[in-house]
Amino acid sequence: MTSTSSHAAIGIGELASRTHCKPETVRYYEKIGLLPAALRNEGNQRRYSEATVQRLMFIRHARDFGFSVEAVRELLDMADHPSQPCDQVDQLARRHLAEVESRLQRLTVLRDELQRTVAQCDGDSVAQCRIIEVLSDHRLCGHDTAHGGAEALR
Amino acid sequence: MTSTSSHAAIGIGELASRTHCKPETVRYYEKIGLLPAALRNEGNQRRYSEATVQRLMFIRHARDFGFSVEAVRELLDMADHPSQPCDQVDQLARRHLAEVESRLQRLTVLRDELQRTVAQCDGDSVAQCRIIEVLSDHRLCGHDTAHGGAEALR
DNA sequence: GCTTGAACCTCTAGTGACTACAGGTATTAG
DNA sequence: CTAATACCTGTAGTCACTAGAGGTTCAAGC
Repeated sequence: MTSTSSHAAIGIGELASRTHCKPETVRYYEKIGLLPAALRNEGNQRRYSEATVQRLMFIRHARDFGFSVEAVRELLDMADHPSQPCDQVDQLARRHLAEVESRLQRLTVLRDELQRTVAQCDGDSVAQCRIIEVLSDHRLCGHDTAHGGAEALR
Repeated sequence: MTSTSSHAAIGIGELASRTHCKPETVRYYEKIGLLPAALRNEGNQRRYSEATVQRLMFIRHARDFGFSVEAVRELLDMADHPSQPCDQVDQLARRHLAEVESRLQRLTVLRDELQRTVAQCDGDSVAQCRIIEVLSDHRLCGHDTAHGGAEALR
C-alpha cells in the first residue's frame, strides 16, 4: 500500500496533494493558526486525520471564493459553532460579494479604456503611438477620474 | 507667492499633490529607478522640474491602467525613444489587456457563484447555512473546477 | 534674530498570502 | 545498506507601496 488508505494518518505531502495546495502552505496555515498544531510521529513529522483534510478543503474553497485569510478564520469559527444563527456568515458573504462586484465594475471600466486605446494604435512610431499619448495625457482617455487601476486588480 | 509658479523648481510635497500620490511614493519610485535621482537644494531637499511632473503623471497613469511597475519601466523606456516603431508598446498593451480580460472572466464566474450561494441562505442556523455547506463541499457549487478565487483578485 | 510648526531627510519594518531556499533529518524502496 | 525522496526548521523574498522613528531644514510671524 502506498498512500490512500482511509483510516491511517497521512503525511503533509498527501494532505497537500489531496487539497490542491503545497506542503509549505499547510505549514503556513498551521503557523498562522488556521490549522491546529499537527500531531507528530516519532520522527517529528506531521500526521493528519481525515478531519484535517476536510478543514483544509474548507479553507481552500473559501480562499478560492476570494475570502481573505482573516475572513476564512471567521468562517471557520462560525462553522465550528453550528447551532448559532448564521446571520454573521451571511453578512460576511454579502460584504464579500459587494467587494467583488465593485472590483468587477472597476475592472470593466479599465478593460473598456484599454480596449479603446489599443484599438486606436496604428502601428507607426512611438512618437505617434496612441497608447503612449494617452498615458502621457490623462485628458485623452475616456473619462476624467482615475480608472481604479491597480486597486481594481487587488 | 506660495507654490504654483511655473518656472521654479518644486518640492516633493507639491510634486506629490500634483500627481495624486504621496512623497513616500515619489521617494520609492526614485529608489527603484522609475524616477531619476532628484536634484537637491543646499539643505539636501529634492527639487523637481516640470519634466518630472510629466514623467510622474505618466507613471501614475500607467499604474492606473493596471500596468505593473516593471511594465511601466518598459513603457517609459519606449516613450524615451520616440523615433522607434511602437510594436513593442502595442504588444505590451495587448498582453496587459488579455490579462485584464482573463481576470474579468474569472471574477465574473466568482461573482455568479457567490451570488447564487448567498441567495440560497435562508437565515437559519449555521448548521443549515447554505454558505457554510457550499464551502464545506465543493461539489455543491455550480461547477467542478476552481473559480479563480484569490488569483482573480490580483 | 528667534521661535515654532510644517515639511523634509534617511533607514527600517510592515502589509497579504504565500513561495523559495538552505541546511539538516526521517522514511522507504530496492 | 544505500540512495532517493519526503520531511523538518528558520529565514528571506515577492509586489507596490505605506508607516513610523528620529532627526534636519525651511518659511512665516513676532
